[in-house]
Amino acid sequence: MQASLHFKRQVIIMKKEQYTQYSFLLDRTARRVKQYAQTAFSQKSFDITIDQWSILKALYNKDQMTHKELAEKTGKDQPTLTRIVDIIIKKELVERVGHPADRRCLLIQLTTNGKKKVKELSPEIAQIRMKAWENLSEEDFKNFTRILNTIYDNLNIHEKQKENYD
Amino acid sequence: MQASLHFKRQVIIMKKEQYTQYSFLLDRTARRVKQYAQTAFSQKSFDITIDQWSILKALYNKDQMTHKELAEKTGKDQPTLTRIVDIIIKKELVERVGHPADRRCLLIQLTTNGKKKVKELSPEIAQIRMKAWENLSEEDFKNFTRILNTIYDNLNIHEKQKENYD
DNA sequence: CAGCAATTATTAGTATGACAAGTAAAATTA
DNA sequence: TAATTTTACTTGTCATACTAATAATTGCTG
Repeated sequence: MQASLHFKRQVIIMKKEQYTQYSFLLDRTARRVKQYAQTAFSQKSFDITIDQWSILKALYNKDQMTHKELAEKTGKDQPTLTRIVDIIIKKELVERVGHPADRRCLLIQLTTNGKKKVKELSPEIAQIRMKAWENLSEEDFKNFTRILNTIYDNLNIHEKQKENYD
Repeated sequence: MQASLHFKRQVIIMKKEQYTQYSFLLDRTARRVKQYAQTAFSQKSFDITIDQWSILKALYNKDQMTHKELAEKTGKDQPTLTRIVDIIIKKELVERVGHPADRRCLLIQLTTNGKKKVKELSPEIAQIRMKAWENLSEEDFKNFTRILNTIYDNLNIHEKQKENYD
């Protein structure tokens, strides 16, 4: 009986340690995916980073967005977004425009140059991104998406907002 | 026939775009997991970051490791590791010792203080880490691990080394 | 409408991540 | 054994992530 309890506790501890392993795996894989794409970007002299690209791409489907909208869309926080936008403004790919109704807001939009870049690079980048997902089935993608979303929701900082919905 | 081909191409394009979505989800989730733990660390005044913790934890199971070993174990590159070690040395949690046989190497080991910290925080941190993995089944963990490893291997930069094994 | 609270964006500070270049020591080889 | 290559670590630079603090503006409320 004692031994059995002891064993059970051991299993629980091992289980807990395993969760740390999952976090490690997740982090490692995300970094590798990013790094792989970034290396390809550099080799092909796209002169742009993954994160800068995600901003351009988001703008391409929407014409104009405020910092806040862009941050939400691309999953970045506002300070990070401000800096990335600064960089791609220097590269003359986007421009800031005042918001007509709210002087606090700034609208970001692609320049002609920026639009051209998105159009040109889109297919190549889609190709690069695909590499990560070889040897996986439709079923895998479904599960993967569900699991990632579950994790995300488990840690949802704004959960209380959800509760207000009902 | 034309229409069918057109439709097929559309599907392929949508498929490619979806891969970018997976990358986004992966990145976003990994950041959230890290951020959640970091916030908990701060609230509990652990006075340490996730990445610093992973170094301490690795050392706890091994007594001494060189920078190189530590970097591999924790999945960090050497410059990053050097900097993290610098920080936790300042915090007096680890110390650098010369390698007896190879003067290029430096061995890192926990101080008494560091060992105490690991022992004290381990259970609390395991608890924090668990939160992310709620609402998931054993089957999910198995799939998740397999999928992450598949992705990692798909992008393995050192693949050629594998080929040398046979 | 005056004062206060909330919102939007920026700036500053710290930490991590990736890559390139540099230094010192060991291992290899001619 | 001298010269070359490899290995281990460090430093520098740029980009991103997150927090906190600040400035400007808007919206709300008494």
